[in-house]
Amino acid sequence: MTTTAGRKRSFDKTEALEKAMRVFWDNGFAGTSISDLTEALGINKPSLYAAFGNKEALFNAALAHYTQQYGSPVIKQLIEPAELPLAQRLENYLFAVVTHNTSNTLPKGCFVVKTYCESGSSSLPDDAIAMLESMSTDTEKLVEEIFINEQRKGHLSKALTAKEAVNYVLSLMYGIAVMARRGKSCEELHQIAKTAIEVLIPSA
Amino acid sequence: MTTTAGRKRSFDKTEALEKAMRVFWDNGFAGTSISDLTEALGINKPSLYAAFGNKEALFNAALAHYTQQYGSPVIKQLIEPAELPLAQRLENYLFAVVTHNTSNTLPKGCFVVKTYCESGSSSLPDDAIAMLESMSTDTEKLVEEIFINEQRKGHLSKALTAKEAVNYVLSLMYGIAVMARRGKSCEELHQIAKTAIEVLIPSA
DNA sequence: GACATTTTTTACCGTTCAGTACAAAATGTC
DNA sequence: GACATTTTGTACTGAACGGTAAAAAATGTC
Repeated sequence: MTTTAGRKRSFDKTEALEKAMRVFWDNGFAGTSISDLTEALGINKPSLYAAFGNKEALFNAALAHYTQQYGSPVIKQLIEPAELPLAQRLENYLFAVVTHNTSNTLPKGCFVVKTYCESGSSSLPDDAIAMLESMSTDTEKLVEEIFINEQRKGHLSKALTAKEAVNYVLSLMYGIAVMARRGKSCEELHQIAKTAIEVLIPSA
Repeated sequence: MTTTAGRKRSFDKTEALEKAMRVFWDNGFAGTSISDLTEALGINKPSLYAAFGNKEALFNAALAHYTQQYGSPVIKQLIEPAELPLAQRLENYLFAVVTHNTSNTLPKGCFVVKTYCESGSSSLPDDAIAMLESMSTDTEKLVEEIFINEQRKGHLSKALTAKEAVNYVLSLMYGIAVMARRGKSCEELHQIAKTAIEVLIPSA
C-alpha cells in the first residue's frame, strides 16, 4: 500500500476510540449524544462521522475495543499460566475482575455488564447486542471446557456440573461489576471473590 | 376531605404508574421519551405532566413503586417466617429473586440493578440515585443484623463476618439479575442460588 | 506548481426532545 | 342552571438530537 494524497487526520484514531469508549461506558448508548462525543474527543462532527461511520458503528467499535483491550487480559488469567492450580487461577481471575472494576483511571464497573443492562432497550443497536452475546457465549464455552478438564483431575468440586460452575462464576463477576458501580471498595469486592471461590474448590 | 368539583381523571393513576415503571425498566431513563410513556399509558402529555410532574419525578415515583410493589416482598422472604431456619429463608429469598427476575409478565432482570448500571450517567436524576442508595443501605443494615444474630446461634458460617456475608449475598442477587437480563433460564438461575448458599451454611 | 485527494470547518437539514398555553369538555357545588 | 374547578385534546415552543452539504485547508503525486 503506497501513501496517498490528502490532508492528514489531526487526531489518533485509537486514542479517540478509547475516549469514546469511556463516554459510552459512563453514560450508556442512549445517554450519550454526538455532542458529548465530539466534545470528549476534541473533534468536529464530520471528522467523527468520517472516521467511525455513525453513532451505532462507533458504539460497536468501542465495545470491541473494550473486550480486546480490557476484557481479554482478565479472561486470560483463568487460562494462564497453565502450570498454576485452578484454585490459584480462579483467584487471579476474580481479583483481576475486581481490580478492573474499581480502577481509578476508568469508569467504575464493567462496560459489558452496563451494556447488557441497557439491552432490551429499543434504542440500543441490535448489532451491539449480537456482538455481546457471541462474545459471551464464546467465553462461556472456553471456561466450561477448562472446568470439565479440571473436574476430571479432581481440582474442581463435583457437587456441580461444569456448566453450573460457569454460571456461578459468571454471575459472581456480574455481581461484582454492579457492586463496583455502586461504589463498593476494592477490599470489599476482594472478599466477595474469596468467599465465592470456597464453593468451587474441594480442598480449601 | 370533601369532594371537589372538576372533570374526573379518565385513567387510574396507580395503573399508569405501573405501566410507566415497565417502560422505564425496559428502556432506562435516558432511553425513554415522554412520547414512549404517553403511548404506553394511553394518555396525553398534559395529563401525564398534571398527574406526575415531569419525567424525573415520574421516574422517581416508578422506582418507589417498584421497591414497594416488587422489591419488598422479596426481601421479606429473608425475615419471615421467623421460625424457619436461616438456610431455608435464604433459599426462599434467592428463589424469590430468581422468580422475580425471570417473570414472563415483567421485563427481565431487576429495575434497581438496571438503574444502578445507568447511574453515573449525566442524564439520570440525582434524586433517583440518592433514593436508590438509601434504600440499598437500609436493606443492607437489615440483612446484616439478621446475619449477626444467626451467626451467634451458629446458623451462619463463621468463616466470614456478617458484613462479608451481606456483600456476598448482595452481589449474588445482582449477578442473577444480569444473568436474567441476558436471558438465562429460571432453572439455571435456581442452580446458581443453590450453589451460592452452600458457602454460607455450615451444615449443608 | 498544478492537481487529485482527504480532512477540517462552518453552517445547515429535518426530526424528536421535554415541556406548556389555551380552549373545550366534563364534573361537583350552590 | 350558573359557576368554579379540574382534566382533556390540540397545537405549539425553543432546544437538542443525529446526520450532512459544501467550501476551505492541508497533504502527496507528478
